[in-house]
This record gives sequence, C-alpha cells and structure tokens, in this order.
Amino acid sequence: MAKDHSNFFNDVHDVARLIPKGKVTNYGSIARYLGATRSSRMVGWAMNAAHNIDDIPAHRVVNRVGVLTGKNHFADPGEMQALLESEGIKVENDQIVDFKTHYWDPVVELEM
DNA sequence: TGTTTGACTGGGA
DNA sequence: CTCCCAGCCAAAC
Repeated sequence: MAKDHSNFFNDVHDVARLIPKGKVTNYGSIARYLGATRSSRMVGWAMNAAHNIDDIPAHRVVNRVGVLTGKNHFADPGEMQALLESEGIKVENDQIVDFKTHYWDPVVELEM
C-alpha cells in the first residue's frame, strides 16, 4: 500500500477501493488506517470527492453503527441500499443488518 | 487570510 | 434507552 500522504483523498479512495464485495466498513476505521483517527469526518469528505470516480464503492462505507448516512449524497438515495443488497448485505431502515458480520476493518484485514 | 462546513465519533445528560 | 453537545481536521467559500 503506497501511502501517498500528498493527497488525503487519494488515501481514502485507495482504501475504499480495497473493500471486498459484500463487505462494509466505517469512516473511523479508514481514518484510523490512514493514521488520522480523529479525521473520520475528512474520510466522508474525501468520499464526497470520490463521486467523480466510479471505481470507488462508496456504498460500502457507512458510519460506525452501520447507517447509510451518505445515501443522500448518491445520485439516487436508494442506490446505496440497492448496491449493498445486491452484494448480499441486508439493509433495513437505512441501516445495515448484522453490520458487525459484514464489517471489514482495513486496520485488521490489511494489517497496516 | 479567516470562517464555515461536514458521508464522524465518543462521551455526557 | 435516546438525545444533545463538543472535539477534530482538511477542503471549500
């Protein structure tokens, strides 16, 4: 993993791309993986910039409790849930069911 | 150059 | 248990 700190966005985009299909993670974990634990908000911000990039599965990134907080930022609010469900992830009331089961922590999986 | 914002988080009431 | 508040940090205005 080439940690390109020149661009915070780049880092976030890079990690987001590594999220396996059918798995989800939260902003805090990504931030932690990048060494910016307290910059969880920036992760979301970076994802906002990722809108131009279709390689970034932003739908696999949710907040810590598994709520699709960013669904509103998608082209279609229902797109996020649809994508998740298409990957085998159940979503109910804008919240991921068994979030812990589908949880994918870059810090653990990528081990740095 | 200074202020506001935000796809968050954690802790307290 | 749910609701509210303060902290955090980089980009946008």
